[in-house]
Amino acid sequence: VAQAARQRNPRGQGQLLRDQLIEATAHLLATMDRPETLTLRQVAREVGVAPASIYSHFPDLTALTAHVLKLRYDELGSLMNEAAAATASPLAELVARCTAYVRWGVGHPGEYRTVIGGAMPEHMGPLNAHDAGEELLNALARTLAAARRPGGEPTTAEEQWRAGLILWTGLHGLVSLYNSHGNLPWPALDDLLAHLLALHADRAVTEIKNLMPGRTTGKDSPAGLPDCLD
Amino acid sequence: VAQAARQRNPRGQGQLLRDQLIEATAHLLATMDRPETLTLRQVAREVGVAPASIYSHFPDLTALTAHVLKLRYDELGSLMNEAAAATASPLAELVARCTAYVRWGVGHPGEYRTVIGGAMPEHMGPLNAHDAGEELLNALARTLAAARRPGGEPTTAEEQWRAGLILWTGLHGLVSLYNSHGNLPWPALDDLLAHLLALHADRAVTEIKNLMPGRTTGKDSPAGLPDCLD
DNA sequence: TGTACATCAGTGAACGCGCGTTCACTGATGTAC
DNA sequence: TGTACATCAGTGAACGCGCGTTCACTGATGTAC
Repeated sequence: VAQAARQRNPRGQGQLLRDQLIEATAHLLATMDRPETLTLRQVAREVGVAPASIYSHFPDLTALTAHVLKLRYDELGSLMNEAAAATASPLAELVARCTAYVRWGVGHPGEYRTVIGGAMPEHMGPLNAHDAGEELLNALARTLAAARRPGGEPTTAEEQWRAGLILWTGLHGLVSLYNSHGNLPWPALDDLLAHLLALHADRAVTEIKNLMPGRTTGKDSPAGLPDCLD
Repeated sequence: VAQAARQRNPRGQGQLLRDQLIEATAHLLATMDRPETLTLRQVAREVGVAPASIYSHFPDLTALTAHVLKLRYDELGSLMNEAAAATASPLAELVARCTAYVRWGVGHPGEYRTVIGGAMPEHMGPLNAHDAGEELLNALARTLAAARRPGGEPTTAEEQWRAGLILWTGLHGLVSLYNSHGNLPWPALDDLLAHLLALHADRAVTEIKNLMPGRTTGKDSPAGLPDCLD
């Protein structure tokens, strides 16, 4: 893991190191077995810089990590919104959103644990602070309410919120158990998800499966950040 | 946290320290904000003993922690079985099992994270090793299959396993999100659980709620271990 | 065109800390003769 | 009844490690005059 000798950025380009720090932190969080044990010196080593150099750009490791986790959280939200935008019915939107969520979660286990799974100490995660995942959850609850089999009595805002929460617990439980208990005899993930959605949306499993997108083969990281799990 | 001067156990009673180590580890895992950061020296301090003394009884901290986590996992299983034994119908048994699971999980957040939540590194948890929670999960799947509204076509073993897994993801997601995202506007936990079970068992919410036991006020720790959350 | 100075992008050594682990030891208590 | 010895239940000091953070510094590059 010895780095090639890094040369100092030209005058006026101190920002470049900041970007490298962010990229290195993202890479380490994505690939470490236990991302919550990341240290400041590890980041410095990864970039090939003295530990003290980090303080010019971030007050401490917590700030740097929080920045990266916010990026990942926004990335997940964007993925779900993009998946939703390409659909033609409320049920298809629900399936698209949830599929995007679960696939991102199992495709990025390290990030998932740190961003959603509460692995980070208190304030470090984007969710334990101001937002708490409400944005993501609100979109989910709205979509679920629209996708439910029509014909029943109308639901209150409170009921929609509760149903969204319960759906989220299912999605989160699926991702987090799948990632942490790999030695269980798991059926295909898409199959589990389809049954889960069938339950929550009160639809037939086959109807859900027909709406599930194939696995995308393209990159799912924003430009400028490496696709660490390839 | 300074301990009173501990006096050496009498000859032949070296086992006593072993029990104290287990008790102290259990206490720390239960009360620490981040139980996964427990150290050997913390355990030694808690007992009031030199760090080196631990090696007479356990090869290292991993072995000690694994022992305690196994106790907690067995405790959870016993609680669920006891709750199930006191019921009069399959649906009541399902409700009893799941209620016991969720209440234990939110009542013992530290232990839950370490035992079920995958917070411990690899091999340390009782679930990541041989068992993987299959025992608990099998009982759940069986109970769910028996409790489902009768009249549908009979289900295969594979379907029962899948339905049990999906139920477990809901229970686990509920406990783990509830514990780690306390700043969300959560409805009453029992209410969420009732709706969750209504979905999975295909029953009316009120039917579930009528079967839910009241919160027990007695101790739920085995004799000899302190009830740490009182 | 030259030169003094300011700024920038970091460096390198040091600090004190808590950690896991080792090793020779200590002092009380039992047992053999 | 006395005494040498073995065992037991730990102790205490030391080790090397990686950590976060500090502080004075360095050397290249720009700018003012």
